[in-house]
Amino acid sequence: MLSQIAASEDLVFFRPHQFLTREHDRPEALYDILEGWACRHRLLPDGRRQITALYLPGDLCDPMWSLTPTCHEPVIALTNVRATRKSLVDPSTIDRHKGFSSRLAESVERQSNWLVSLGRKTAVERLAHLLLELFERMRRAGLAYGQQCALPLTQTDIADATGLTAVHVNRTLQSMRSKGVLELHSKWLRIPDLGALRDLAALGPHDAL
Amino acid sequence: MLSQIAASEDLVFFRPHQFLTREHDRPEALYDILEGWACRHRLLPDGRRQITALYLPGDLCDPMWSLTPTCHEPVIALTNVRATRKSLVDPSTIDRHKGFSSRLAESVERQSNWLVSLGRKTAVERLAHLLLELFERMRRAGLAYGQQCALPLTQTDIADATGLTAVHVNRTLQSMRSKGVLELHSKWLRIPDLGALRDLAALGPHDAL
DNA sequence: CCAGTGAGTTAGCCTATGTTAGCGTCGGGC
DNA sequence: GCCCGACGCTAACATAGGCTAACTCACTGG
Repeated sequence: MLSQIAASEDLVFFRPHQFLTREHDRPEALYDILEGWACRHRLLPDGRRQITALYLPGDLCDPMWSLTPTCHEPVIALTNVRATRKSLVDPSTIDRHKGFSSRLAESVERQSNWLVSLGRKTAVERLAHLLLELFERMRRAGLAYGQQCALPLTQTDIADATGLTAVHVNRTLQSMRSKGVLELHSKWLRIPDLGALRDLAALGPHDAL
Repeated sequence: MLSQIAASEDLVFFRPHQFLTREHDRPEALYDILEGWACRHRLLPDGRRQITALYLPGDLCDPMWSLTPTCHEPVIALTNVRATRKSLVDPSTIDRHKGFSSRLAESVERQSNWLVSLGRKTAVERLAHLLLELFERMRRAGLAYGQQCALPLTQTDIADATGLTAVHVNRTLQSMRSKGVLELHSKWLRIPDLGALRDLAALGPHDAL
């Protein structure tokens, strides 16, 4: 039934800051991210920015199109991105896409987790949580090597995802590094002790991650 | 086709703090809230609490059951609640429920808005945003009278929804009251100047509300 | 009638985090 | 080889909001 969903599958590329989807776009395509990271975000009138979702390699990047007829949060590339573009014949068939609803569920649950993080957690907890989540996702995508994985975000990106300041992200990462709970150099993350980081993340007993 | 979805429709009541749905419950019922307010929330191990959704009269309260096979955030009553319980014959038919997917879309978009609020907004902005949203929802439900509506939340509830402290919510509300942008006494909200409050809320140009 | 409880309020102090600003390094483009 | 713009990093200072604690005012229940 794939033919009903994707008329064509093209290989496409994006550079950092390029839009995959603009605000108010109507559903036309899904992107299967092969390489690179992207995010969904929102800007306040005065420039404050909040990242509301991250798309990693292996993720199906759909700006909630099964739910909203028009995209209300732009999606932009954070790094170079290589993806296959699946243009949609009939948007109403989106949800027939393979594994679609379970992916959607994941992403909504993640958003819920972030909500708790932003609302109630300290800087250390937010960072621990975010980095654990990202590591885990990379691992599931087969892109982790032992306790390590790529993490191509700038500290500013991390700040915009965690609701902190770039300066404070730096401070906090420093202190976490010095305590040996994580290493993060030149876009590469290493977590010597998963358990320790987990403890720092103030996860509820049932948080899946 | 209603018969396929709801085997029975009972009138049910809840008292404050009573569970409509517990964590790990499996989908059994939806509640159509006739009267009273409820919320979905999450507790951190040390007691910190974040409210992740509010259910008002007229809302269909479903803890994301179309998405997750098991409820990961409990739903509890904040006030006395009167609702009709629609028990589900076959959970997989949830999404056939009338207007279901558009309600789901709304709730996901709201969650997105809250994310931005918690991540990037000040106390005044968060409160303005929340109160505007609630007033607007009450208005749509036909429960607003002019510029006023019921708002049966305690300041602690408001704090847990906005990621602030009850004390700080109080301080901030005081100052907003004294500036005349809102009145909030004995569970009753009045907004003398919608526009003024809107300005305080730091909404993006395209935030629906 | 009184005790107990939950809610709103206020005050004083404290600290996590924001702000501003500046430095050094790196890599790309010319 | 030189600029220039990102980015990471640091330091000094400023503040929004957290924390603790106390007092009041309903209510509720016995």
